[in-house]
Amino acid sequence: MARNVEFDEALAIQKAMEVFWKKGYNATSLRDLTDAMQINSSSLYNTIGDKQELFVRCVQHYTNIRKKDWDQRLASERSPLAVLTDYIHEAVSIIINGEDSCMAVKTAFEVATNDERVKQILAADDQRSNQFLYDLIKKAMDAGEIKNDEDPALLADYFNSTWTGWYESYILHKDSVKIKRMAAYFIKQLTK
Amino acid sequence: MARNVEFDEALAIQKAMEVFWKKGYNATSLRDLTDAMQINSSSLYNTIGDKQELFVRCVQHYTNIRKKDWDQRLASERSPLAVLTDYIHEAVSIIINGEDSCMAVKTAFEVATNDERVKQILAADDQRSNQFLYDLIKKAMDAGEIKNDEDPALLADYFNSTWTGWYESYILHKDSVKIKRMAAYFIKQLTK
DNA sequence: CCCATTCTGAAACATTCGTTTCAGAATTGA
DNA sequence: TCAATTCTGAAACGAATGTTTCAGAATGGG
Repeated sequence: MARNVEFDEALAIQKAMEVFWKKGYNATSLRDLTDAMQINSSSLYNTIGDKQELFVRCVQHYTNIRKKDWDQRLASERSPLAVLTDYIHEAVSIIINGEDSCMAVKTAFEVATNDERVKQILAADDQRSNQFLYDLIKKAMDAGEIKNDEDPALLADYFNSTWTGWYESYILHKDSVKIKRMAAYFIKQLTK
Repeated sequence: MARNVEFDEALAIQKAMEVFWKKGYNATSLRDLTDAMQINSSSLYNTIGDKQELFVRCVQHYTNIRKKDWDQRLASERSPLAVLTDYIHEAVSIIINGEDSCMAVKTAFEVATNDERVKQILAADDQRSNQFLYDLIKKAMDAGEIKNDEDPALLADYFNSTWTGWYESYILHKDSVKIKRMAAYFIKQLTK
């Protein structure tokens, strides 16, 4: 019938996400976005929608990436405890070496309070993160790798919420030793 | 020589702080601020300065209030462990009943990455919070109220960063039982 | 009381914001 | 090739942004 869309929508979303991630929702202008996406605002409004809609798509994209990572790790043949400790060490590495904090955390505090759709996406993401930890802890307990005198659901809750504070600490103090020490204590609590 | 400032600056800062707290820095407009402060923008610029300067003053004000609270608690005659557990329970109550999250946490993620002055204020605030916990834990250990087989500085670090995740969890899930369970586990770790 | 000084209120400032418009280029199926 | 349709680019939109201006009201010290 007629012409097709010229730009790669998935790539454009990725670029937009990077800008939102770095600057936050409110500090990002439409010009920032169209510059990074390399498209005209008319194309943006014709395909994706307005700034809010674009942001929702970016947060969705961010959480989809995380979901894939968790699924891959859960499918691993290695011991649950090894998968868990690897995950913790990689999380620490991301906190210390990453340029920006976790986008989900930043967004939870800046946007989720006022935007129900964004809140729902992040709540579902947090639920998956929780389930990921629960599955590993439960399997490690059943395999006798860690002590089982505590409710695995409680431990999953507790550990899941612990990361967030590490991001804040690293923003304020840029002290990587401190983060590593907390991670070591974290693992020790589980295993001892 | 001449006329004095008409408005109560301390009260105006308080009102501005409440707006920044609720909406965040970038989503707050100067009209929002002058409306809440009940002053004209010319008065604001003549006395306090621009939006950034006002924000810095508000964050300072927020952290000053916290400092006073910690000092009062540390001056208490009661047992260190009792002071600590009271503090935790009140923190949980604020998370669950408060309308907005902690302003320091929100600001750390939204502004501290890009504003060195704000970062310094929040880093100092976090340092005091840490010291507050350290002092109580150390005193409780010396008094034999809690086991002393762990470095109190590490425990203070760890617990200090733990709160932040509870705020995030409550924003996303509004599950007060979950927060209370985590707080109970938190105290149990200390005392058992 | 009066003059010098300072504060206030309303209006205006340039700039940027998110969004829309639309002519023309591009692409499709026939 | 052609007509129908859709996309793109540049420009423009009104509204809102943070900030400045300045005339006039208010108040201090002499």
